[in-house]
Amino acid sequence: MVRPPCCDKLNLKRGLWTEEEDAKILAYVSKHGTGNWTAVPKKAGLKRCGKSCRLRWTNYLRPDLKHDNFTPQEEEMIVRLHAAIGSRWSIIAQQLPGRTDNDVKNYWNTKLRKRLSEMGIDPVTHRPFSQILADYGNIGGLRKPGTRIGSLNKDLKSAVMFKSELYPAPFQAFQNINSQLMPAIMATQDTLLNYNHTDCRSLDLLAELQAIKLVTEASIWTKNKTIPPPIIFVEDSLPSPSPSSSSSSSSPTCSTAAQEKSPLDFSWHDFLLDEEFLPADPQEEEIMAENSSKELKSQKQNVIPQCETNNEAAIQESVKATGIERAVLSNDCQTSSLSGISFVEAMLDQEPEMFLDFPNLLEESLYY
DNA sequence: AAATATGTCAACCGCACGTGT
DNA sequence: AACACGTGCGGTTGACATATT
Repeated sequence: MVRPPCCDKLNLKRGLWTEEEDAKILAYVSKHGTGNWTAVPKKAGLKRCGKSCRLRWTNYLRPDLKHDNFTPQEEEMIVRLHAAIGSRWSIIAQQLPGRTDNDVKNYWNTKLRKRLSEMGIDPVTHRPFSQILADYGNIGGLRKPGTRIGSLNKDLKSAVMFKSELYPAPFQAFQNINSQLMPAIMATQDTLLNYNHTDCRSLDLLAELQAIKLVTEASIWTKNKTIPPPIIFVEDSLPSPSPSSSSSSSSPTCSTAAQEKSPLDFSWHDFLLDEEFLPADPQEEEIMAENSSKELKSQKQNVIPQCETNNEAAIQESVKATGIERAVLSNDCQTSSLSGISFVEAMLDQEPEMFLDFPNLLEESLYY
């Protein structure tokens, strides 16, 4: 059943709101409160649809909204949560008092996304472009056109054009996504396996919860300068690489391989795979993927089995119950900066070398 | 100064979901 | 069970502002 756009009915007004219209909404809400928005236009004397009225109120007129710029703390929160749960703007906005999902979404799309790209971090996966390219290269073209690697190319171009020294002080907020936090985020993404934020929305909210927890813990490790425990998730189910192999792959072991070195002394070559790391054939790769999925599934069941019936509600409850919400919001999470050069900076330094060696990585046509 | 490109953000669209009948 | 309705969400659009050529 396809409903026509509500504003098409009765020639209702669309577009920008006037002060007069705003005043009518405000007067109505102050008198009757919110709710039953379909009745609001009639009662408030507006030629708008109820949906439009609700949107205007929630995104602009609500008295508790902030209209000033996002703070570095808010920026960091958005980036961290996006890394953990993707574009779940309403959930992210709930962690930022006075901000709407529309605010957060717009800010991400216009500012944060671009900044991450320029830092050499893929804003979708929150992993360094270099590593994604390394993974892609080793997969050997198994991915279909139109997958992430396609849009990644555009982000890559902006990243290559970027010069880190041009960045002013406000950018320092992102330094907090440093060489300790980054591996946790990477591992989180690996754990989620083939999770796709846009077309697998219903999949695996529990994994997201796990991801939030992981990101939170990562920042605490950073603050306390303690060594994070080994990341267990999926890697146990994967075939072990040969002992002689010290390089990385698309598995979580790949993510941790580079961490074992200081951010100062790794090479982007570390993010390319040895051939011996690859599955012998596509069949083997399928088996690996299947095993990984099973492992992840069983882990999810161990975490909160009762959540299968209502994942969305369950994740909200679990977040509250486990105190993750508080942990993410706490100041503890805002002190994750490390002294010295970050992983990302080090990666950026080596980016030109990578593209000199592989100029074809910049060719759009390669992926389409 | 004019034309064009780019950035920003309010608003819209379509879909999914919950609830009541 | 089927349907209508209200609401929430995320993606996208388009008007406007600003920067660049």
